[in-house]
Amino acid sequence: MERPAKSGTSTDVPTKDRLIIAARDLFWSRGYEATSLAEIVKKAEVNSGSLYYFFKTKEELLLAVLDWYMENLFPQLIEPIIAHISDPIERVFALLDGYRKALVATGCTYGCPIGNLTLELGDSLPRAREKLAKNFEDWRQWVRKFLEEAGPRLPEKLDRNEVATFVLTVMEGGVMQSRAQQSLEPFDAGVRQLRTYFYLLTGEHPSSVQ
Amino acid sequence: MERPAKSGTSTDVPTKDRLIIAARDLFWSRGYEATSLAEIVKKAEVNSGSLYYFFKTKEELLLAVLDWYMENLFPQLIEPIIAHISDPIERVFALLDGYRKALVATGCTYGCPIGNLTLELGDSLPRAREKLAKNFEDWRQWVRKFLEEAGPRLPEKLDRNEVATFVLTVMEGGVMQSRAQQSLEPFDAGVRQLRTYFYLLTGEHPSSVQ
Amino acid sequence: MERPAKSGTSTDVPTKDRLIIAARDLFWSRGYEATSLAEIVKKAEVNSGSLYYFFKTKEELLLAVLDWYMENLFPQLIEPIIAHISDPIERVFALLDGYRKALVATGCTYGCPIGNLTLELGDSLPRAREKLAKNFEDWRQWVRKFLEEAGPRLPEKLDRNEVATFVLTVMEGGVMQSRAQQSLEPFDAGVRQLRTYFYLLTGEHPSSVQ
Amino acid sequence: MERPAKSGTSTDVPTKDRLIIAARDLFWSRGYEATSLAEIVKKAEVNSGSLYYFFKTKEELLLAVLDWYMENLFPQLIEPIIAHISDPIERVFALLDGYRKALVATGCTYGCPIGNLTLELGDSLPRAREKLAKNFEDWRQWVRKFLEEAGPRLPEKLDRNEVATFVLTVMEGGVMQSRAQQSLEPFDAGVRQLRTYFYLLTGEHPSSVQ
DNA sequence: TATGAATGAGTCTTCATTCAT
DNA sequence: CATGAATGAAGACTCATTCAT
Repeated sequence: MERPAKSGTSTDVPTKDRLIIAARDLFWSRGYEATSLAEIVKKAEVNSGSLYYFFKTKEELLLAVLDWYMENLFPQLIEPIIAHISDPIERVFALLDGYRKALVATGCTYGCPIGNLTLELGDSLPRAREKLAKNFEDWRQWVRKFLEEAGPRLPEKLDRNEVATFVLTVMEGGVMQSRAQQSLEPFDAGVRQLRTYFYLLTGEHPSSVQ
Repeated sequence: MERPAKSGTSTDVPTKDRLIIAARDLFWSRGYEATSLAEIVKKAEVNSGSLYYFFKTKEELLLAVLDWYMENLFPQLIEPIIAHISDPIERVFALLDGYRKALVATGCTYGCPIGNLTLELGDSLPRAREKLAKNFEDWRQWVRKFLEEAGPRLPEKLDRNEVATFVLTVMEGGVMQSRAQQSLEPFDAGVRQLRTYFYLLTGEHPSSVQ
Repeated sequence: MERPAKSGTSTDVPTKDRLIIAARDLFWSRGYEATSLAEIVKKAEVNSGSLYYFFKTKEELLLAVLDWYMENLFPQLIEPIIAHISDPIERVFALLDGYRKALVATGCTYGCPIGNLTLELGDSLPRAREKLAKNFEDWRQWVRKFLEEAGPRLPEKLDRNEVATFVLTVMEGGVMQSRAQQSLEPFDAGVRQLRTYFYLLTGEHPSSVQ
Repeated sequence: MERPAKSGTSTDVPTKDRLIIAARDLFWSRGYEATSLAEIVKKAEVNSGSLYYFFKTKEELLLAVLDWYMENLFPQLIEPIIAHISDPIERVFALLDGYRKALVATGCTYGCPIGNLTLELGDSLPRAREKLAKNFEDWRQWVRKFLEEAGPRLPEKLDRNEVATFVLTVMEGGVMQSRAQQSLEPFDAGVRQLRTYFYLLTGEHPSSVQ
């Protein structure tokens, strides 16, 4: 006699993963405080008490979500870009374009999960703040790597790490204003200005400004 | 017989204003969801039932706080800058420096109240989102005004409004990363890169890069 | 138009008092940990959230109950004894007999609320432990007062305060064993032995032993 | 290939015994209701599911603990006293002194496990109450035996069994007050009064009172 | 306007217990 | 015997909001 599949979940994702995915999505769309554990377990189709078998507190679940983001940055975002785009500076802008696509997909409502949590939580959950900083750090390292690959196209004295930080700054500040205005315009404006900055730095397309 | 002063509040701030101030500070430091009305009335030294005489809901109190920010942008931030700084481009950087000071004062923990609320709330409270957009709009108009005062120092074809948006982008993206890292470095890095961008646009200090 | 009575409580006991009474009875019959706040509010016919308007925590409610016991020791137990019994040593035994009556009334199941809580809680709630100690102290003072009123009938060198402690000891130790055995025998045995002790001390009824 | 020792427990106590010991200690220090099975399995270093192989419910574990106390009364408490003390009345006081030592060792916080559980549980778990009564009964039998060994030193008409009950009464009532006051004084006071009582009964040391 | 009591759904979390392997 | 995942009711407590005075 065959044993029937335990739950309706088609691909049988482990309970712990279902919780992380559900929490990730709800923290992203609603924020940390506004998301109740009841919503999470419901979305994950997990029994209420089971959550605590895997995560001692809501905070620990958040930490697991932040780990998920770190583990998935490379395979889900970086690798495809490296695979499809060869120009290192264009790789940077591809990263920005990825965020633009997420903005489009959610009607300019959701934005960047890392940025959202950073501003919502501040230092109220210090362990989460540390992981958020690590997320930014990982992103920055990839941007920096791309910039270094641009080699002499950028001024020698230019601090690649600082520019990498600047790229993230533009990405996050742009997403924020686009969410406030419910319009892609501010994000696109930021990217255009950043492009102009790179043109001026590389001297590769001066005609756009002067 | 003379009637004694009702409360111990030295300068006798009206109840409604006390509530707005208390809510403003708590929403800033803790966020909207994480702040309870109980905390607000306690901090404002107002009776719990009284809050609802002035504000029908927690959301309405938030709207009042957002109005407060709009009403105080000019007298508290813009006017002093206009009074003390004459160079229009330096006025833009003075705005950025104001945020830097707030960052320093709170040990890189609080950041920009408008940005925080924008990312925390998304579109969950549409009326609040509109007021947040208006706050950004007011800021942008002032930056744009300063940039227009710079006249021909900036390239004629440069879209002043777009650059104003970019300035806010840099401000908000920088504050975010500085809060994540608990360090002024990311914010300062963004400001330095923005300065470099302006140097390249105005041609006033090319030596720093090339 | 007459306003209808708010609740079904006939004598309109204030909410706070209803909570204290309900908690007192449940803590007595079930113990502190085994009593849920849900049971208390149900018994008190109070809305669940209202409890916290009056008491910040379950512990604070317990403290209020312990205050209730202290406030009611004299009017409910001591005063009637003083009014009806004149012999000071018999007043002491009247106190013991009061506990016997409570034992009878509850079928030897409930015992002394102060003793129960003392042994259940130990020092896990230090503020409660202090109030429990004060309850014992108040009892001891009354027993001591009665013993002092016995004047020279008791040996001069006998420490009245110590004997008062001993009386409480017999009362509590007796109640405990009667509850364990579900029988009045152990309690009565203790009282009889205490009586014998007093006979020996006063020399007033030597025939019972020797 | 040799099979390595399964667990790190040095003396390799069987799982069931580890559970009983852990439960005994936690029920003693925290009480029955306040102790969770999670704490017990953690302290016993036993897997959560395994507990139910040995004990169907929390109550059954409690019953096992109460059996443990009964089985260990003679070897751990009575036998050493018989071995070291020959005067039967002093054996009674040695029993009291054993409790005093436990009081000292725990800073007057833990007391008598049997007494604690008796007052905490009342008749809510009737099978436990019966075993608690049996525990008292075993104790009483030993005290009674010692008193009978005292033979004619005590008045012939004196009910030895009743005095044995009285001794336990003094022990338990004293421990209770010492825990409430966090002081050995009440316990010592009770013992001194009991000694005086015995002096009066035996006539062996009348000088202390009269 | 102000007050403080009331409301009940909701919060995160822990509970004793069960199950399949 | 052992394991660790699962269960769902219940725990103490907080929430935004309402009400009568």
